[in-house]
Amino acid sequence: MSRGRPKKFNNDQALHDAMLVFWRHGYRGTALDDITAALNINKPSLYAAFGGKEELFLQVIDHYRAHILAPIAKPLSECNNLKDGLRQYFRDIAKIVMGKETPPGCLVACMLAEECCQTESIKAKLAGAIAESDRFFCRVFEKHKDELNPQITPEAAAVLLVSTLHGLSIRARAGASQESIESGASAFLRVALKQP
Amino acid sequence: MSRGRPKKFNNDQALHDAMLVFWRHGYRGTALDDITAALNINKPSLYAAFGGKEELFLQVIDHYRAHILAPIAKPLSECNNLKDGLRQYFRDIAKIVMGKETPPGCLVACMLAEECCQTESIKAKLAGAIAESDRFFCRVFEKHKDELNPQITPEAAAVLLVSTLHGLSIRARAGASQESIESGASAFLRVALKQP
DNA sequence: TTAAATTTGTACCAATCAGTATAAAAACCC
DNA sequence: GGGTTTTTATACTGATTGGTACAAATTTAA
Repeated sequence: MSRGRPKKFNNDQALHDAMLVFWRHGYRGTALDDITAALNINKPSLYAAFGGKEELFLQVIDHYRAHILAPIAKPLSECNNLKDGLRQYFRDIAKIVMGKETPPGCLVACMLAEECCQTESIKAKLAGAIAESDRFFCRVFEKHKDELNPQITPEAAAVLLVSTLHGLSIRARAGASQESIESGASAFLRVALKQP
Repeated sequence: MSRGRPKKFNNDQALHDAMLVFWRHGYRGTALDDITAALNINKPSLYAAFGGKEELFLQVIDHYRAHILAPIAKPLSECNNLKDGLRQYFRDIAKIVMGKETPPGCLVACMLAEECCQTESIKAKLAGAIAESDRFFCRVFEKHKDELNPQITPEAAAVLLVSTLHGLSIRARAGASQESIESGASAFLRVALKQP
């Protein structure tokens, strides 16, 4: 163990809890005092561990992608059947986005809408996250091109899918019903995939 | 002319300019001083004309729907051919959402993502705006059901369309290229409409 | 036991926020 | 012109914001 007074909190857990606060209240809507209260730590500890509000938020985005998005994307990237893979993926996304266990909506989509015209570093990080989502789904659709509606390319299908999910996530934030979200997701499946 | 010192500004023009400020900087990101500076008026005048920040914003949303969204929706509701009608509608939406003449993104979608978990009145107003968009497109798809991909109902098509547009609008806010936006929109057209 | 290192807790700062009190200014009516 | 009405302009308030100074607390190394 290192010298000095021991840390009271775990950095990863703190990042997770800070994520939940930003997720629910937005970037501007979150005061640093809200975060220190949720983590039960003091502001100097927060600054020592993560830097200021902006730096903390950038790390929260990384945490979100690594711990929320990546785990449900993995099965899709490994599936043998696009239709079933996407169906499961949509179920998982819906569970997150509906906000029963987590705050509603997609953190990337919501914070992008809110803050990207204000802080360049945040805009860059979130735009990068979208670009990587595009590339991910593009690879998935390339791999299962035989199941894709031949009217669209994998690139266009990826943009359409990511945009649909972001739009549905905003809808969920407005308090939309589970059925409404699922009807949008299943509509995508029915039109974007080749019908047997 | 009424008694008293004459007003320096026009209420509708002021609402329009206030809309542009909120649109670009978000609800929390906009200070009332930003608005009074843009309108070249003083705070007491703003309060007398529109009430506080929240009431002003609610009126801005109405203004946006009446003066930005409604004019481009009208041709679609009157068109005889869904494909051409939607194509033109997407062109008009893209022009707005790309933010060349106005701030980027869709005001309803962006403010919903930002603020709906904070202020109940704003959430209600924006959720109502989405519900009415759903109903509008549902009517359009009902009317042109013969042109719709038979895999989906008009209701589901409406949810999918509105969600896609909201998602694309967020993407535009991240600085996406015109091609990227158009590829998403045209992908929707190719899969959601019955192919000849 | 003492010194060095590191974190915590309290208290504070300057800036900014939404909102308001008050009086001057500018019009109309008589 | 005097009185009334309405809007404008200045200046202010109390609350909240992100960020920091500083000392007490708690550990390891010697």
